[in-house]
Amino acid sequence: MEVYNISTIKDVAKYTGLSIATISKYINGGNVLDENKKIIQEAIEVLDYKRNEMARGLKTNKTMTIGVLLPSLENIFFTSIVSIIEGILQEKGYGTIICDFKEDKELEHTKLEFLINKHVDGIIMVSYSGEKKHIQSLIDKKIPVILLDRMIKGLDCDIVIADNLNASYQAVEELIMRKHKRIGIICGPENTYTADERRKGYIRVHEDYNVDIDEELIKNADYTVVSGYTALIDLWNMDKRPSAVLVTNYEMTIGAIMAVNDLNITIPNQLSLIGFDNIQMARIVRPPLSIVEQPMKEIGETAANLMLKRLSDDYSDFPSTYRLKTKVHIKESVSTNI
Amino acid sequence: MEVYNISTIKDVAKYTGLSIATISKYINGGNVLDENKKIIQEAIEVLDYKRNEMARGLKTNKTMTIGVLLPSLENIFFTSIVSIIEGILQEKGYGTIICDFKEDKELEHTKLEFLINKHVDGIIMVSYSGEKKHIQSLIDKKIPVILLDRMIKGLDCDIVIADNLNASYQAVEELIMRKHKRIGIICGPENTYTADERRKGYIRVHEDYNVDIDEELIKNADYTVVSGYTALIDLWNMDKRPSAVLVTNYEMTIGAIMAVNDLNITIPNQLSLIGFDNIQMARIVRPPLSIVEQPMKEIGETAANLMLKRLSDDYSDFPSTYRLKTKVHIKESVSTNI
DNA sequence: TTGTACGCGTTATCAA
DNA sequence: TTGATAACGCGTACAA
Repeated sequence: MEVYNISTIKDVAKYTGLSIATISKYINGGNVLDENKKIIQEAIEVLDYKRNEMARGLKTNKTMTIGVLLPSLENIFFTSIVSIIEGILQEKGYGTIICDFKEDKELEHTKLEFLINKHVDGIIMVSYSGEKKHIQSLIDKKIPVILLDRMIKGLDCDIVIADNLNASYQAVEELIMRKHKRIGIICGPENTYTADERRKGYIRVHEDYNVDIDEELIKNADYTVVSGYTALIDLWNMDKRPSAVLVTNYEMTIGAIMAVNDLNITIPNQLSLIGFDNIQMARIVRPPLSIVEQPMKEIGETAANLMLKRLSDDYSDFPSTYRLKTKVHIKESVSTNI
Repeated sequence: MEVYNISTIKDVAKYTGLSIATISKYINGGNVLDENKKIIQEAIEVLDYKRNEMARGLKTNKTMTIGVLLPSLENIFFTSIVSIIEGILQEKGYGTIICDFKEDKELEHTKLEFLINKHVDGIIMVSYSGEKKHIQSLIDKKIPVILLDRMIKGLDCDIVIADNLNASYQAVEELIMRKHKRIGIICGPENTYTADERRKGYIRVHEDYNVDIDEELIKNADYTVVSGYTALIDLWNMDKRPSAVLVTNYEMTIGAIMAVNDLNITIPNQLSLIGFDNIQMARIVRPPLSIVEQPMKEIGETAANLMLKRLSDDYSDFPSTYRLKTKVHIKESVSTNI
């Protein structure tokens, strides 16, 4: 097996008879004689010269890589967002180191540390731990950090999130407009940003429409499939069961559907159901499931562009909060209450 | 906003009164006096010293990053694998730069180039283009490449794949054992490795059990939702329709289920159905869907460990092919043919 | 055991 | 416009 060498500026200099400095200038778009430009270009192609990002980084103190830290790579919500982010950053020459912390707050810290050690130029992350300390120290070091999906209170940091409050507000509003009076909601854990917001939306829309709230109809689950399953069963077993239920994340929606199947509940006659997040899923269950869709594309684009702005040292609007609108798709799983 | 400096070995040297070389030795596990070890450790903690991977890479010619190139980040099959890979490599100090080429063969090349420019130490990739040239040049440069999911003919390269042939063999075998004689299969595009293998399995099991093959029952779709949808409708509209159908990837399975819903086909009474890949999906459709599960965890582990082996310059078994076993989960969507 | 000194490939300064 | 040269932070002979 033949082993080829990787060529450097030095090699290009030798090939062309010019100095290293001139080659560097050419590469970085400086003034070089046209005839020299030509021969340098030729040399670069012949020698297959590739700039050594490490050496460059050593000088410029930039790695041209952005760290992305996610709770899970097996969650389509996050991977869709990261796919968008990666595409935009890559166009600008940035690589993305993607880590997941497997929804483990300890690991979140470890991986953040890992990214810092890699000297990434910026970090886009979803934090579960909500720890301010490390993130603040990054901001202090002028390393841009953009938070996704979850707010951290008391931290001045750029953030891009979905409008969680109005997401549940609008979903429940659709139900209220269809004459539902007893509407169940399966929420995430208390003191979790997204869950708290979605709970608030539920409460606010009830107030705005003057519909009484039965606290029993608000189930605090924990964003897992199993918890969604048991929560729906609990709601169904109430003396005065709800006529409609909103499930507020993807995993719990799966669980809720499984419960509906096991209990042989007829949707939407016996129960109207609205799920969360995964449009594709909505298409295969029967009847088609109504869904609250989060604007993953916009979240990704906004985060990536904001990162690029910070990287170009534009902090004019720091810290920014982008709260992007969700969309409710009402399908046959929702009926008008009689 | 206070801006902190990042400290270097030099700073540690100053703090301790020792030389840079000694500090470096300590960091890399050389012989240092116990009392010096102590003070160096103290300095490292106080100054929050982090090794500069760029400077290190410049010397060692290693970036400690592995490139992962995937067709799509929105495909749970790939992201599950990459999640495993990332976890294992990260434990060994390697970062992973993850790129997706959005199932576009042009982009595949661009992104591969991008990773090479980043001087990654190795590349794990799923190739759609099947282009040998670039991959071969990497291997020639002693940059380890591990192929996932799809074989490239005529290329000596490490590869980790699922046993696609026996995946469909076993799924169809389950159907044959349940007395099905007319079994439809919805395949991926011709000249695509995974699709060709799955088609072969279908044919071989028919031969082994002496069941005649009706070529009309073999539908070549293109791995998309829509193609799965129309393929199932085509099968259903045949004069002699099949009593069972195997769908050979996730997207087409979604499409097939949508078609089943639209056509009001009763599963499994009117048609037995086996899908592919996504276990979670199988749990929410009714009746529960039988599924061929690919060993994503094993694929990821195998690929990551093989990469680590190559990185440690162990080429003893090069090139290796790992063909990992799939598993068929038979659920209520399959009945015995009468 | 510790320190001196050089080089890795690049960028940037300044003089020619 | 070009070139010589000094950094950047680290690893490593080789010398002490």
